[in-house]
Amino acid sequence: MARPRALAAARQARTDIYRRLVLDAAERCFARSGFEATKIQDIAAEAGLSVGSLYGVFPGKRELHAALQEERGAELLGRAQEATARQASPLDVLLEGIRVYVEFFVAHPDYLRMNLRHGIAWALGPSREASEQTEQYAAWRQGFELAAAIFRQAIEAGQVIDEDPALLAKTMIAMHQVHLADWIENGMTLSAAELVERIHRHFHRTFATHRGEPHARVPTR
Amino acid sequence: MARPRALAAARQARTDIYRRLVLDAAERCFARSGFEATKIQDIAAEAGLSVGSLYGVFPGKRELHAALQEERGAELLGRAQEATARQASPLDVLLEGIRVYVEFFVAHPDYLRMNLRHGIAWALGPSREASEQTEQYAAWRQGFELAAAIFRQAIEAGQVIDEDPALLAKTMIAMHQVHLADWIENGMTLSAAELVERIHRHFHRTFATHRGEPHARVPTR
Amino acid sequence: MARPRALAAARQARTDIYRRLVLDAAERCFARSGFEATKIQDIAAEAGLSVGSLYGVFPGKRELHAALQEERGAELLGRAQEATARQASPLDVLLEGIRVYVEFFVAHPDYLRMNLRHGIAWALGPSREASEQTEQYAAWRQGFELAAAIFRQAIEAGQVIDEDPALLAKTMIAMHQVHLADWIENGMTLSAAELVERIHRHFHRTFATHRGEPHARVPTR
Amino acid sequence: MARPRALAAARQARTDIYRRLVLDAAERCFARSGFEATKIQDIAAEAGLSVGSLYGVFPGKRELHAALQEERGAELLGRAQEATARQASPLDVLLEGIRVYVEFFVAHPDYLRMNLRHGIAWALGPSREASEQTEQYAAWRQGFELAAAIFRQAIEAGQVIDEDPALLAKTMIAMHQVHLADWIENGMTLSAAELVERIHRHFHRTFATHRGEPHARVPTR
DNA sequence: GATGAATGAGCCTTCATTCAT
DNA sequence: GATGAATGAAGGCTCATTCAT
Repeated sequence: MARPRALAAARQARTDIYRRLVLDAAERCFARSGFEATKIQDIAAEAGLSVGSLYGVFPGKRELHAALQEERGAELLGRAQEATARQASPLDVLLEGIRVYVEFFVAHPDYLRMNLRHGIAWALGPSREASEQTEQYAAWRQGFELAAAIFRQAIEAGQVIDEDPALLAKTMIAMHQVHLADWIENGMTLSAAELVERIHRHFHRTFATHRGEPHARVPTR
Repeated sequence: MARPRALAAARQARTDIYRRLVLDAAERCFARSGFEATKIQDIAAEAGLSVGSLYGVFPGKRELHAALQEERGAELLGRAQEATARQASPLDVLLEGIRVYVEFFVAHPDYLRMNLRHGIAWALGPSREASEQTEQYAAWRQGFELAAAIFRQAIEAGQVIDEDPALLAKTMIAMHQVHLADWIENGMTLSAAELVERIHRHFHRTFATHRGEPHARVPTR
Repeated sequence: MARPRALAAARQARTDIYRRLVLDAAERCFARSGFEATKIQDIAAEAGLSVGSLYGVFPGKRELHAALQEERGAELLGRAQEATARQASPLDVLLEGIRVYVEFFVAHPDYLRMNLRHGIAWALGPSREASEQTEQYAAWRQGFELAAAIFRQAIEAGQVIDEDPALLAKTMIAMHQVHLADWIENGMTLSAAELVERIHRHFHRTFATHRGEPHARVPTR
Repeated sequence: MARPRALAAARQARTDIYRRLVLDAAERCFARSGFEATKIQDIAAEAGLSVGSLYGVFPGKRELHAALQEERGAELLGRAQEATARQASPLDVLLEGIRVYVEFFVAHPDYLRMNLRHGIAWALGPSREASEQTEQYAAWRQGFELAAAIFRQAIEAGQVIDEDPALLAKTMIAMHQVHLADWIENGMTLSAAELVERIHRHFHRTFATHRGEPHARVPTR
């Protein structure tokens, strides 16, 4: 009796906390051992919960992984879209996108690790017998499509070289992964700003058309 | 009794044939479904052998996978080293390396697919609790180190930009993967030559110092 | 402090109410899904109580089921014994027993359903490794023994055929179940009186000795 | 090489043997403890096989149970239909059906026990939330429908009382179960012939119209 | 006393590996 | 030496029961 509203809120709050605990634990475990080698028991232990409690917030291992991808992916995508809105030219959008992307992964190194374990399978269309595979990487695919769209605009604006936008987008994402993997391998000592600076330089070399100015101006923040 | 030499030779010949059958089958299976989802039974069936025979030539699933990586990796590495010897300058070595690399994967699309499923985990040093992981990518690591060494020479020769050779090598390999993945996704219609041409262009933009000549000459074959 | 007597009474009253809520809910759940498929959580929810409260009045699922059987069984048995006292002849007792039996189940269709799910396992003596099974059907066994005793008297009185009273009792109970199952299957539209009439007819054909009178008189109520 | 035909035959033979071992073991286990309480491990142990081997011939516990019901049920149904064809009148069909039925269960006491654990749930139409339940008792339902059809003919022939054939069929089957349960409870000492004789007597009392002759002649075998 | 979240033992099922034929 | 049937350890998931609040 009394305040069912407050009760439901409390319940929801606890569920949210658990979801977070589980997601964070799963992120660490998946980062460490990969999806298959990670046991539900491991995740529960890492989260400091019992198996039953874990199943109280996620219906299964697959769904837990999907939720993780979904959540982090949605966050990253959201930030990227925000960044998009703030910028004037497609090139600036791309450069600012890089900053957002790098800052996100520097803030979530386990999610980064977890994704470095997988190649660009997400870029390969729905494979014959594993459409669920693609489902799990929906966020990656969306991000890729967003990037491709912006590349298309940047090509039209004459700011980047005229090649298949999809190929350019994939190349850029792979480039990010390389720099971020290198960052991890070298002990995560570089600051996000330094990483961004480095990737921006790489970006200019690889994608930009060079019309006089040796480097594009840094976009407004 | 009789001729033990001949007997041993025959035995060896059979073992070699079996190894080949199994490796090829495993390549197809791993390409199709990934390591975890591939069952030993599947590989044996694909190879047209019994599981017992498979275990006669490989002691386990893990080792089979490692052997596959090892073999194809060694072949690729060998070809790359050959290419190295034929060329005068480090830049030419790199450009010719790309050709060799691309031609190799165009000839072995299943091995390519199989590796596109994995990220650049191979580049990350021996992780805390999965040194076996790194073991499996020994060939990749060797290839990467060879590339890094050549990049170092090319930097000294002033032919490519002066950045961390390791980072450059990783970037180049990732770049290859992107182009090859794109090639697969688009139905494997491009010829190896066209792919090489495209990657060469990308290479020049990303890595080369530009001293007057807009494009390096194509190295002699 | 103050009035421990009144306190204990209040406590007892609450316990009784809870027992009732739980028993009724369990009856519906067991009727709907059977013993194994019914979850304690389901019963608690159906009763509008927490699982903790449920465990406050019953020590376990098994015991809850047993208590249900015990209670309804005791009620039925009590009514049957009452009916016994009112009648002059064994045959009248049996006929009146049928009425009581049918009226009871028509009033408790969930308890009926729940029991139609189980066969006459209760009639089979204590099986080797499942004496607990028999325990759960103690009430059925008692009812069966009462019926058998009356059949014995009826045989001695020459009112029913001379066969093993135990077999006759089992037959009669099974007969009831068939008619009641049929009643449920056909939408529970028949009145209790109609069902009783139908079963009485069946009873006469199957058990009664026929000494001139085509039908026994309806026993006084 | 050599004789693939013979190989396949041998394989089939072994599968058949295993199916039999498993079905028999499952029958004993289900008879002893019921479906839910029986563990796959138990059945495998009872069959003298490993769990893996069991799963080699049956895809799951549910399916194993269904196959058991299906097989024994089909056998019983087949024999009943055979018996049908040999007899002249509907009444004779019913009487001979009883013999077949009893002889079958006397030959398969574990299957009998297993089914005595379940009530006449099979007779209750497709329950709201457990259509799979009904599926498992398809054989029972078919047998019941066959019996009901013959009762209809017997009614038209004036050989049995004019009541709902479905109710009569259910009653008869329940009657069988009672007599067989009694037979088991009393140590399975009676011969099949004695049981049949007893049930025939019961049948006449309960179902037959009595036109002069005190007992129907025993049908030709 | 009431609650219902937390627990974890236990079950079904899979599949890498072995070994009798 | 070849086979593939047999094995059983291990993992995902459920749910009866407990206990902190």
